[in-house]
Amino acid sequence: MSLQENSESLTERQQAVLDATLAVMVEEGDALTMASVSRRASCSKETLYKWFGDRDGLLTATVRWQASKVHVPLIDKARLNKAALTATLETFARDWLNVISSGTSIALNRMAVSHAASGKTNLGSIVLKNGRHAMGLRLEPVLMTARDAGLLLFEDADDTFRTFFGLVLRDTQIRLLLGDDVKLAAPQILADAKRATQQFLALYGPRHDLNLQTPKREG
Amino acid sequence: MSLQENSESLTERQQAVLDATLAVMVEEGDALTMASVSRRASCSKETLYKWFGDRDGLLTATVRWQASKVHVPLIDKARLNKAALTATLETFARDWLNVISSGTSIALNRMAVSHAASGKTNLGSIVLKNGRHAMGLRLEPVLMTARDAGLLLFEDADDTFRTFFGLVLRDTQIRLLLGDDVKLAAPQILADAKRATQQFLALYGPRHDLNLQTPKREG
DNA sequence: AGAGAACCGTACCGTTCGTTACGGCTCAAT
DNA sequence: ATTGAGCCGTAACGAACGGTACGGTTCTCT
Repeated sequence: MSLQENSESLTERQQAVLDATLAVMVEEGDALTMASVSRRASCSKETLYKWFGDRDGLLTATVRWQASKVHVPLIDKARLNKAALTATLETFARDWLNVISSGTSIALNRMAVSHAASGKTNLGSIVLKNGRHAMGLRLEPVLMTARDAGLLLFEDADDTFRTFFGLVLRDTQIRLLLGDDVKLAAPQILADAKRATQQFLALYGPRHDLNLQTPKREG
Repeated sequence: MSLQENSESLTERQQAVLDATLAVMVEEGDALTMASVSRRASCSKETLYKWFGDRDGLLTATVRWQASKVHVPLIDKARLNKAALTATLETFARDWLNVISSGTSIALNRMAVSHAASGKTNLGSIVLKNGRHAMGLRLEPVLMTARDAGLLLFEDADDTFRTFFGLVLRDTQIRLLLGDDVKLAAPQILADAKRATQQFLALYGPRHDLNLQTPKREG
């Protein structure tokens, strides 16, 4: 649909229009109309259609645009001792909680969930790719390095990451998406990040007596 | 809006209409129209409006109706030893995974998330109340009893439940809502339930050396 | 049987919104 | 200066859909 497949070919003006779209999306959610976007962006509807094809194209381009803005800094894996691993996990968890509690993230995820129902667009896969999967790709090398250094014990890195996911986010994301006003001030986020990290290390650290492993699949 | 505040005052026919609505919801998501419901339910639109007021009333009644169908059996808290606690947690986790991976649950949660964006209805709070919160109310007495029996160590039951939530669901629910086809066959669900239970017991069981507790909030 | 209530099926109305069309403005190139 | 491309603002069209009206049918009660 959309002519814009990669974010690089966007002009300044087009980026500004997508930012305006993003703002409308945060405010109005799926009730976003082409008219409201053109009003907010101070552009004509004709331009929107010329640039992005149709409404779905605009939404897709907006989601892609937001995704391209979130550049995940690679984590330094050199000299990874226990303290560094702990700090890395805590920072990772804190950043993540900050992201998913932001209005932009909530709006994007809600939009993607809505569209996943009708299945006419693949916003869900885009959000998933730049959210959950990007986080996995970012953290798993750290986990592998930590395992090599004897700091962690696990078999499947992806499965281990999923547990970290659960310990960090717990019911926070779904409650946010469902409109529950979860109190997420900075101190609370920091405390949650520390707790999740400690629990994760307790489960996968080598000092754990039970040497807990993921039970092998049956069947 | 709706005249039906409690599920008890629903006639057989009305329940059948709501079941039809549910089916349409699973198939078409938020693209559900009054016409499609009346077609599926073999009733007139006039009846829909007479019974449920408007579209939001129909959706709300449907969500309530589905919620009323999920009756949570209370858990026997008597004689709760370690084996019984483990079995209870595993069963709880397994049932829960089965519920959230069902088409009905996915459709309902998607609908509620969509409406939470516009904020015109409170489907989100209804789903939350009968999903996340119902689970908490169901499990927390077990946790308290287990703590009294010396089987668990924790301070805040709600916080502890949230960790169990995270260990069981991890990224499964959000991936399902976003349209990712997670493979969730019965054996996999059982394995996940066992893993989550073992991890939970490792974190909160009294045999844990580190005596891990939720870090107290700072600030 | 007859009356009346409830309901089905369909047609209809008004609004919203995606999409298109068009006149006028800006600005760069010739 | 002229021209033409690109874009803004607005108007207009058509489809979809929420909501309403109404004739015809079935069922219940008497």
